[in-house]
Amino acid sequence: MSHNTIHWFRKGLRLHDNLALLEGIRNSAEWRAVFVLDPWFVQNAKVGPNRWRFLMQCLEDLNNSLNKLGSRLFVIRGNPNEVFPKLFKKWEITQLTFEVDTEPYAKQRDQTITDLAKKHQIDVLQRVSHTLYDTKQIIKKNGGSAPGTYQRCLTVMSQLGAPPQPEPTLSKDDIKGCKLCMDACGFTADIPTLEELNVKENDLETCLYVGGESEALKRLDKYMTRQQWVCNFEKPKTEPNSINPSTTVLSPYLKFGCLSARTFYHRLNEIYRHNKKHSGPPVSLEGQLYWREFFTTVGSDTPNFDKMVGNPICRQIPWDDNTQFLEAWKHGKTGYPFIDAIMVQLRREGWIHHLARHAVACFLTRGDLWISWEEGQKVFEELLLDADWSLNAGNWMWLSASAFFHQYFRVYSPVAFGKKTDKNGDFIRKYLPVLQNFPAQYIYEPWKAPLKVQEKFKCIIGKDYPKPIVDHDVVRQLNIKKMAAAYAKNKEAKEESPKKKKQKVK
DNA sequence: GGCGTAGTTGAACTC
DNA sequence: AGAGTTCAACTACGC
Repeated sequence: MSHNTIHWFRKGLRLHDNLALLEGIRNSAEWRAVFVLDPWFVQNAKVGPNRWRFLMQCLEDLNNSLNKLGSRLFVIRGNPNEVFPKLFKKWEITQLTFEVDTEPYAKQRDQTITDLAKKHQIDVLQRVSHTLYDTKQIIKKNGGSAPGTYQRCLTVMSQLGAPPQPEPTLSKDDIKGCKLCMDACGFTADIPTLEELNVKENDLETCLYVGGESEALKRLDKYMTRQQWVCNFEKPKTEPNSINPSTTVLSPYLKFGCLSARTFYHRLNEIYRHNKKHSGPPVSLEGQLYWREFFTTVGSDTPNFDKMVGNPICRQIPWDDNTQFLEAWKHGKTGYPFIDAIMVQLRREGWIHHLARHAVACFLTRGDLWISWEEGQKVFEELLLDADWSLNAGNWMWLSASAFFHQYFRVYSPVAFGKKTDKNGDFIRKYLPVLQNFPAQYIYEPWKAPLKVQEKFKCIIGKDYPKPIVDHDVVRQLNIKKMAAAYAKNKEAKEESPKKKKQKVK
């Protein structure tokens, strides 16, 4: 078989552990790598400037790596449905390869393109490499539906054995005898500038996390050399508000597939093998990869997974519409410095710690503002470098006690939670400079500072920094009661519907 | 991977 | 030496 092949990059922006890429190139006479940039997305998708920059860095790095092998990346502008027929024709394509994507939007897109390819008598080769397992296998092993809990998912995965070993990185040997085409044949195919993506220099802060496979592997190496740290890692014990991240920040690289989850998994297990004592799921680093697997699997199998209505696993809760509260939360103006500092970090840097996500998510939903988790999901979707459709929806449902997690009376305190790991409030001082000189005594609740203190440190509450938009101690109690009522109502509804079914059967 | 309160335990410290 | 004090660290409970 000697194909003229396009490998279509979407996620999986890497040359290591990329089976579809490898298999495709091995049976090809001519080979090209393509990333399709849909202008519709540039105009309409909620992608913040930080993530556009991260993505472009990923593409640049990929192009550089391909250059070293004598190849290149073609970034083609247009809707895939319109672009591919042109590319198929112009380049006389006979094979299209890409990585399996389980998100509903992607599944539909890929089905359309697969049908299109078949019309052109083009072979389509898809391989699983974004996840540890083929999520379809997990569902099959679980009896045809996705595991409902993390524990259940662990059991099913253990029955499937260890995830496959990573595939070797694409090398010069793999492409020997294969013609690597460099000519774009009239298509615009270079890496877009930020300008083309409507990203203004002014919208960008200093880049803390550079996108791309090279950076991903460097970062992985850096953390994997700290063997004791890896073995002792327990996620809940890491700090949400340390000035330097207390976790690996590999999530953006996993999201785009700059780093293979399987590569990460097997590196971890090498370390675990050499160290008898090590932490385990759900709190270990390996456990974090399993969380990703769990949410991806449930997300692939649940209708309307990113919505409340029509989502069979999501509790129906009568959230409020409150534009004013939502805007305050989005822009770090709730009057609770711990919450606001996290939201500023999110917007500025594109990454916040897992427990910081807990704190602000609880605050927006069941804890304080009583606003739907879907609104929070949209904000995270825009601002997080690691925004992942399944993990984002799954974790928002978790935190709002809409699914997976049900202990709605466990409410994070926007005052007490941060104090445990940052008594002096250094994190707050960094992201809310207006409070920089406030005494530690008042830094988490500045409205309690006497006016003289506010004047002395040049921050009048209500003028230079907002008064708290809600009284946490009051709304917490009200919201717990509302949750109790919603739970009771959902229970009723659930008892109603199966009965009806039974009656019908009888 | 909640928090505030209340109660217990035991080590370290004081005089 | 030994009784009294302090305090971190723990459990238990309700929301």
